[in-house]
Amino acid sequence: MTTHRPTGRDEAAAQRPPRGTAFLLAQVGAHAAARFAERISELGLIPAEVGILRMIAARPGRSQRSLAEELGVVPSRIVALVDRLEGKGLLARARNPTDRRNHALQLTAEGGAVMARMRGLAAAHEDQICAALDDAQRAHLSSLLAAIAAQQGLTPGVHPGYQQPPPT
Amino acid sequence: MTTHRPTGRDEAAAQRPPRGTAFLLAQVGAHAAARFAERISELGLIPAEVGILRMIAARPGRSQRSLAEELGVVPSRIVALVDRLEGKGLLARARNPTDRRNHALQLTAEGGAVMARMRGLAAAHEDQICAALDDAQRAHLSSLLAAIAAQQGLTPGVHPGYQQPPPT
DNA sequence: TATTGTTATACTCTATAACTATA
DNA sequence: TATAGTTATAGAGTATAACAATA
Repeated sequence: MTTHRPTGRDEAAAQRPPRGTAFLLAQVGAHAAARFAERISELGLIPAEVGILRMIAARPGRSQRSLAEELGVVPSRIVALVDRLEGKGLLARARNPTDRRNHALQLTAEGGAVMARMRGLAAAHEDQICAALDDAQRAHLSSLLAAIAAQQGLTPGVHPGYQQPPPT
Repeated sequence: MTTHRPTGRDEAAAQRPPRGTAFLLAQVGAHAAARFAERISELGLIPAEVGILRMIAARPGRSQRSLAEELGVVPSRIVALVDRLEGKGLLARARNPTDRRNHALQLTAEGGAVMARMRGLAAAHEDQICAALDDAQRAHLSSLLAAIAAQQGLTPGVHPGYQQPPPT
């Protein structure tokens, strides 16, 4: 615990954390993202690729356009990511017989295997990042973060890479 | 709160948050960073520039090399950032009389004024990001994050942009 | 020789916009 | 005419490495 501090006169100032909570969030979040990127590099993947694979695993057969919309990015960006993943043999663009304009994206067997390995890495990552906290603290942290995420309108499971800021 | 959920038989599975804590950290952290970037764009600044200005304000006269080391980036990257800030009139490269190889970086008056405005924006940002939490919850979140940051060896006040991962 | 800063260069990521094919 | 996907292109950001000035 780091909450006990001398509660003297300058209490208001002492209570104020040296850097704001929002800064800490950004700092620790970026660190977590960087460590995760490091871990999955052993699979030859970058975080965006893992995100795509995860979304397809969750809903097989979805189109590239639907990925672009959910991620809030432009369709041409999906093309590059899907190209690479297809090149690695992790997913396949299947033709949709009823509407041949779009691609029904599917994980290959190898893609499924990679996802299984990825889940192991993610669990280890979680443990490494939260090493300072016991189980109750982790649960508490999760609920606080979930409350912020919900209030801020974040889509569960979607990392806001550095999306285009809404035009001013 | 989002912690109450049907506690039935698959309890172990149900207790496990839908996405891990580390993912939530990265997600909320990236969101906070993006909202901050949006806010300071009204000052014509990007987050990296604010970071440089803040470090110089905290210790005037420091060299570009010391910034590069503390941030964990390559010196040539500092050149570009300092170039832009100097071009905007927010900081000055003063010659160090005792060792003319390095620059003693100083904020200009205008740079100081911009930093004052920035602090106002940061406070508003903090409030907006933490809107879902009351004061006690914010303090608790801060202490949990600070514990993680300390255990992970993060330098206080230094955002790990996306630094070069340590060579494997 | 070592150090500080700079420049030149190449590479990656990403958005924009024009294009193809289907509907 | 509208939609899914693709390609071509350009811009920003960043690391590498060679270089100049100073110690």
